[in-house]
Amino acid sequence: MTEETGRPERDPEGVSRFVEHFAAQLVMAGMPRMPARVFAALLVSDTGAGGSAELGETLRISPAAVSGAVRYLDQQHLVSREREPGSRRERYRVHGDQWYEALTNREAVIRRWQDALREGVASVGPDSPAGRRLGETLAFFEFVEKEIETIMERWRAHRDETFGRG
Amino acid sequence: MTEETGRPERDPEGVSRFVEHFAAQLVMAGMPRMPARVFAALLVSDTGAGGSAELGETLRISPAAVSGAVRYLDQQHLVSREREPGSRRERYRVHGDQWYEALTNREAVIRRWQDALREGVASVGPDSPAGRRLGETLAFFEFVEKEIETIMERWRAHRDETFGRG
DNA sequence: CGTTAACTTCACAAATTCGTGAAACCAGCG
DNA sequence: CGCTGGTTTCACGAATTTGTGAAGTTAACG
Repeated sequence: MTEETGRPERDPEGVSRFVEHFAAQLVMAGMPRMPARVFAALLVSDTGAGGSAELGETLRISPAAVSGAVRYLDQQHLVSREREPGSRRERYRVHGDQWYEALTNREAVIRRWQDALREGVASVGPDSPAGRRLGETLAFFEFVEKEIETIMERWRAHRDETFGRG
Repeated sequence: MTEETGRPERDPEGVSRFVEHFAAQLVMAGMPRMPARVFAALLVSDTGAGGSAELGETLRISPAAVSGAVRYLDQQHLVSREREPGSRRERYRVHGDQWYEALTNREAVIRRWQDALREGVASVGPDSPAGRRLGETLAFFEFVEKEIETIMERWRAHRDETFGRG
């Protein structure tokens, strides 16, 4: 029997399975493979952060792959880079409990959908059948944009209640 | 000057621009190129439907490409196929004003995220820092899953008010 | 029952994407 | 001021994806 620590131990095999399964979800959501795996690996790390070497080893990928993945994640605002002063090691950190907010906060993305739809309405005419269909879709996006803000506020309240002073 | 019809005319060039721009958004959201273009083309058509030949011509793609695209869209429940009795022409139709509901109603998808996260919590232990982070993320997805239902109800009410008896 | 029109399937060629190894780069440290 | 460990950039080879042409399938018509 393994040593009892008073706290359940990490199950390396299970962790690895999680990384791959969670990464698969991210890939299905449109994220490239390597960034997805790196992000998942950071998520399960106790510190929520890790260096290039560490990530490369656990995922069995080259430093170059880690570098590329981190660049992507950085651009998506899903991780931040930290320079530990005194060491040339760099640390990549998941944005704590806010990364999923970033996922939903795709304000610029929604804006582009709306722009495209407005363009469509203009080019078919707002009173044509197609124009009405596009107009309604546009209204949907505008509605959702507002509602998402509301949801996030409600979530923060719910989170504070559940975790903040749990 | 072109003939006045009493209703603004379709601007073919503008329509084409819309198709490409809207398709680009879909591609960024993870949809393959051809399905995205076919879907956009159906969206701007006045009837909301079209045959393989018609789509192939306006998009300048082969019948095979249309076929593949439609198969994809059908699997995603974004279009339905209709057999016009009496003609061997098949019609593909966008699910009217409900396609974007399908986009957000990814119940099965959310479920898979949750499953992956539960697996992660189990393998690192719920009381570890990583376990707490994953647990909170899981709570977020559970929260969102419920909220989405609420949003869609509110949307339908809002839509009926705005369009239903506008 | 053969012909024909529309759609689908299949195999291949083209184009992208992906990850690696190797070289370049950068910042501490001696 | 040169060394050293760590990260990034670059170019290439591999693997996956994508769209096409051509053959195959199905169903309406004469």
